[in-house]
Amino acid sequence: MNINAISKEFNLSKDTLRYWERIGLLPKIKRNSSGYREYSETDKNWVFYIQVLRNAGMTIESLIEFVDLYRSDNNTNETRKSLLIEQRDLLEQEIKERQKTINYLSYKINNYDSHTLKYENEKLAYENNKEEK
Amino acid sequence: MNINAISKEFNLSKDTLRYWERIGLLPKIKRNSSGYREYSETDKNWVFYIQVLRNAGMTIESLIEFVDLYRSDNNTNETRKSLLIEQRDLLEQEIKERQKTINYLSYKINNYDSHTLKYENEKLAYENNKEEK
DNA sequence: TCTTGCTATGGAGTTAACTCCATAGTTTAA
DNA sequence: TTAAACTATGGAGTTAACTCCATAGCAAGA
Repeated sequence: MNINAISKEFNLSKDTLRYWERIGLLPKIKRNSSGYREYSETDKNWVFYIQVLRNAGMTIESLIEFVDLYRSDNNTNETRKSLLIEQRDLLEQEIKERQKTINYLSYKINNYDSHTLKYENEKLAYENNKEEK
Repeated sequence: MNINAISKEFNLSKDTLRYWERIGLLPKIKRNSSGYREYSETDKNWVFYIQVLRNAGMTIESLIEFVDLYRSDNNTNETRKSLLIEQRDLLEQEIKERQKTINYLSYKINNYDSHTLKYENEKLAYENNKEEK
């Protein structure tokens, strides 16, 4: 598949694809006789993986760290698997933070009429994350 | 409370506090006789609220939109409450996206040994979000 | 064959969200 | 009362993650 096809398949600009390759997020893509990129199935999988994780808010920096480790040779399948698990744990941590914020907003909503806004209460509501009414 | 106290309380740089005020994220803070900022309890609540939502990944742009509406005069308590609910819904949508990514990673982890990486499978795993083994 | 359209590269430009700087007034501890 | 520390303002600088541009080689249809 050429860059145009990939760009359309993933709804990513060609510039972004070239940029990701340039900074080492994507592996060096093979070129055909006239120097044009030819994306393999594996390349496609990487594009997909990176897009999903980017959309989930992972920074390019941590993704580069991940792919470098993942692609490194002195590295067993067990290690690769544990890298995926680490990646997932990171996201789970993030979700917990957001859930905390949602609970805090729920507290504010539920108590909207019944209490005066005091900073100490707000702070406690956020930190304890009780859904007291 | 002066800017130094707020800065320490929320672990935010003074520059950030001044910046938030300048762009209208925080209301205009009252000044004392020599022009120094004096943060009221209400101001403090705004700092807290904005920090929590920023940490949850909300952009400054949408926060400004929110605070402008929220502070607007022609605006009932009911409207304010529904703005909070909207805010919460936005975050919940975000969490769902991330949960999808976590499920996708789980799929990859669970099937790490047992399947060859095919793009169509990956894509389906992400979109359907089944945890098939 | 000619023109229009796609691709490549290196480098410059952009946007969000700060962060830093220069200059100047204010407060405080010695 | 003077030096060190803090505050204010306007504006410049920074970082991440693209996005755009100029130039030049290839390609495909009329």
